[in-house]
Amino acid sequence: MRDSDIHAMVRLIQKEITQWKEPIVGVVANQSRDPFQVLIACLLSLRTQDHTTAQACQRLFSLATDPTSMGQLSLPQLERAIYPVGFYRTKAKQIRLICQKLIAEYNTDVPCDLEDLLTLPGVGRKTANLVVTIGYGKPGICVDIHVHRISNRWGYVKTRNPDETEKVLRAKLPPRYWIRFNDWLVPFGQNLCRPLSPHCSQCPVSEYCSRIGVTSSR
DNA sequence: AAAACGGGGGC
DNA sequence: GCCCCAGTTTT
Repeated sequence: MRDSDIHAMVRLIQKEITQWKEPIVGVVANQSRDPFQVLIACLLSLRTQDHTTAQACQRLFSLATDPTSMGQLSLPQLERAIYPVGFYRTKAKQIRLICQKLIAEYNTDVPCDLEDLLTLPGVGRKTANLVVTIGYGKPGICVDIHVHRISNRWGYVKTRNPDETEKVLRAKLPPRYWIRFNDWLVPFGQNLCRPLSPHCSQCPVSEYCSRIGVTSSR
């Protein structure tokens, strides 16, 4: 697959996207690009439905929107605020630890460096890249399960490891597509190029796709 | 009722 | 590599 193919594909996908619901990180980004709120929203969104994450964000941010005040909330308070999301106990603990670390080591600021972000508890490569791109508007590649699945399905990358997918995309994908790639592929993956039974007959880029791992299609 | 599903951490 | 973390949607 050549660069010109990717160019054509994202153009085709972009046309479809306007009719689809925006992913939660996009919604949060429109409401606030504050890196701390982006970070917390991304943490809450892990393995959790969009509308559930939105609910939890609303409840939590009504109590506190910065590391200092959020760090003063008790664990039960945090758990109650974010309760609807999956893994709420783990996430509540991680939020406390993150607030403490930001206060102690980063003067209450969220770092914009990828390696620094990765030292925060509960922050992996996907979350860290979201903070860099949405919170700071810097180039980054966020590989979630959709980006991973679709990149492999196309044959653009070939690996079972999402971290490896990120490396390959960094090497192959033209930098002007880095940030938007995730924005395009997430709604595309949620609505059309689904994990099971993708709607290949309606797909605008099916001619480019090698359908690796596709077992059925409608 | 069972499986799939939005990552990350600890070992 | 393997297992745990929790709630919702799909099959």
